[in-house]
Amino acid sequence: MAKLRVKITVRLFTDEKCFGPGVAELLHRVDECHSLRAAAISMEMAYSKAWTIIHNMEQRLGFPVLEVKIGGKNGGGATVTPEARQILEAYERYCRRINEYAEGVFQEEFAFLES
Amino acid sequence: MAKLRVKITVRLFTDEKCFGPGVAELLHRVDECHSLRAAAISMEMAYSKAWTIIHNMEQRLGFPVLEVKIGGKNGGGATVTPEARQILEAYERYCRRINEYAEGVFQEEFAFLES
DNA sequence: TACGGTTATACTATTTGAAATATCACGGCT
DNA sequence: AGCCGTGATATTTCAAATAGTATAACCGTA
Repeated sequence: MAKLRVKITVRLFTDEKCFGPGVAELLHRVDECHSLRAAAISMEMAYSKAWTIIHNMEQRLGFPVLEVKIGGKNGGGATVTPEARQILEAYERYCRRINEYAEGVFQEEFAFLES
Repeated sequence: MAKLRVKITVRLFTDEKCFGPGVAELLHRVDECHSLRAAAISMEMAYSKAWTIIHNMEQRLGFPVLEVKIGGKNGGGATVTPEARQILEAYERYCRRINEYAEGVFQEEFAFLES
């Protein structure tokens, strides 16, 4: 049969989902762009969607994820708060470790497919 | 902040997605009910949806997942083929191992949340 | 032969979610 | 004062996933 691959998705929940691959990617890019709008555009996402994602996340986490400046030099901008960055980094380390482990276990459990 | 939990989703792909939590659950119940219809009803899923899921899966995997009998005693029925059962069991073992590992690592990486 | 319970499949409706659009507020810069 | 680029929201449109309905084929059993 066709070769099988595996994909693992990690999501964090409080009551509702509040952190997943999309949010992580978005925050990562805000960190680079210093702007939510630029971050959204760079991943071909509508600004309104990016804003909603961040908004929901803040509601569910209960603390601000972005520190925001409206108007002024360059029109304003956004940066990731230290608390959010801490979670982001933990999430990324966590995913990396899970995926490394999962790779090896996959070889074991699905070895029979090779025969 | 609110207590964080983690959920990990495992999906298998050939070219497209062909195996995930939904399919696993469904096959599991077919195994118990010896009927696709009964399995679907038992998880409050429309038969047509269950059938579509199985159908797609068979297309993508390239071999039959259910052995089917139409008409006759009890009207017919369905059983999981040995090949499919092998994948199902491997998938379930795999998920169990990933989740056990993930639990421990989560404590490590997100320990700072307790402070 | 009619019935009952199953699989098979198409078609329609509904719900959900994403995407796009439209305003507005803000505050340096020119 | 007016422009520009940003963030903040609500509204509307569109697409896709999901759910539900309908109908036919099949074949033991009564």
